[in-house]
Amino acid sequence: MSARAEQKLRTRRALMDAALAQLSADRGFGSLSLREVAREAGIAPTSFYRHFAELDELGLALVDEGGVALRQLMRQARKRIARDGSAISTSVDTFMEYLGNNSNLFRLMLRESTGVSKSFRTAIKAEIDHFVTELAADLARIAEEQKKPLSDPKLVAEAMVTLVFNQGAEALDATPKERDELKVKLKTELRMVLVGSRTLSRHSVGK
Amino acid sequence: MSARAEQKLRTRRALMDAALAQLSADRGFGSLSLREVAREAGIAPTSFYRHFAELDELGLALVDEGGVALRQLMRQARKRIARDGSAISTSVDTFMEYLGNNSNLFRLMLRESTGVSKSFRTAIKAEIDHFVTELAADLARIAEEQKKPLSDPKLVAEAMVTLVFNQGAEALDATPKERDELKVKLKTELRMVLVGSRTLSRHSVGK
DNA sequence: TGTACATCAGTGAACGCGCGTTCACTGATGTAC
DNA sequence: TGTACATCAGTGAACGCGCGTTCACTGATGTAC
Repeated sequence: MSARAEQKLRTRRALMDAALAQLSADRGFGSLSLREVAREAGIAPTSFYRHFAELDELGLALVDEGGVALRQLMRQARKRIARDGSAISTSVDTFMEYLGNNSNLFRLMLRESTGVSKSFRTAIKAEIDHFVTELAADLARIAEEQKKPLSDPKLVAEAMVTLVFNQGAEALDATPKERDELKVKLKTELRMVLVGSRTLSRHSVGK
Repeated sequence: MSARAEQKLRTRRALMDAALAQLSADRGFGSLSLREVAREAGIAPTSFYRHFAELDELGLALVDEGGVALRQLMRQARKRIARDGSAISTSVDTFMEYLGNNSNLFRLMLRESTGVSKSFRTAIKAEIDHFVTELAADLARIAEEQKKPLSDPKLVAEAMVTLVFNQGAEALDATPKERDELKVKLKTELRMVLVGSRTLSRHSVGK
């Protein structure tokens, strides 16, 4: 790659990092301005247009990165489960670890998934859907292996992801102590869903 | 009350209605401007200050109304459950009905509960907490009556409310057909949580 | 009931501000020969 | 390798815009006597 192209990528990265850096508990993506982001990235406002047609385009690039992080998280969780067992506990621990290491990226994903911009919602929903589908497959596989059938694994996965993401949103701004409590609560909630699904499955089989 | 005070209340209402009217799938509270709201309400921008010190104060007044709606919803659901039985199904139906009749109020509550403004988050969390506490008490009471003990009713209530509010957010912009599907899914999810909690309770008793 | 004064919701002009976007440009990097 | 030309990331001046907020005001409503 030419030196010019490399430099361009570096500036692009600086813009995305600048946007991420400004996201926080009190700043949503919607309150960012192109001028602010450019300023933080150290370029003139007009140069922004060399990289993105508008601010939202940069946001969608960040959502893509969030999707990558989610897939990486899932791979990591699977590896650890294979080693340690205890699927629920290990998954929650892995999730929380990722959350801590990519706070602002996850914050963007969590917030904009119910946010104001249609294109953001759509893009994030697609990432989460993919995540849910993978999780449902894992759940079905594990159920098979353990001969503990589940009723409607896709629905179970959806409920679990809803609970995980919501507690995730809480955890983002929690103290470490609160975060540990959230983890315990979340694990119990997930166990309820899982166990409940097994019980429902038994009932419908028994009919 | 004096005619002047009545008129003032009417203008205040017009401002709140104007703000609600501008909330939609594509407009969050954060994107409203004082001038727009005043324009929609038919008063001069400067008159806004006769009613609220800033736009957020109006928003918090709307959140209060949302809290009132939540409490009313709960009363209504209880009445219907006493008549029809089927707690989960009746509650979900009642919730969805309320959602339809107060779309923009619920939209505000759902969105700002994970939104950008600390004071909004705090105020909405307080309303939801109250709701969770009431629900937990109902769950505990019903469990008692039916001799089907629950493990950790507060946690069950929290999980349920998380699921209900998240599907609620989806339902807001769904077609009637999608909405019916969401209701079915939601009812199943809630049943999983409930049944799971009972099963966990049996296990810990059995130890 | 009438009068004199106080209250106060609503007003219109004016302000300074940061915003997104356009434009013609510069000069370093890349390319063709 | 050197030369002439093309590309293009980054620039700075300039624009018009809607915003929140201030201020001194108006005139209808309320109150005290």
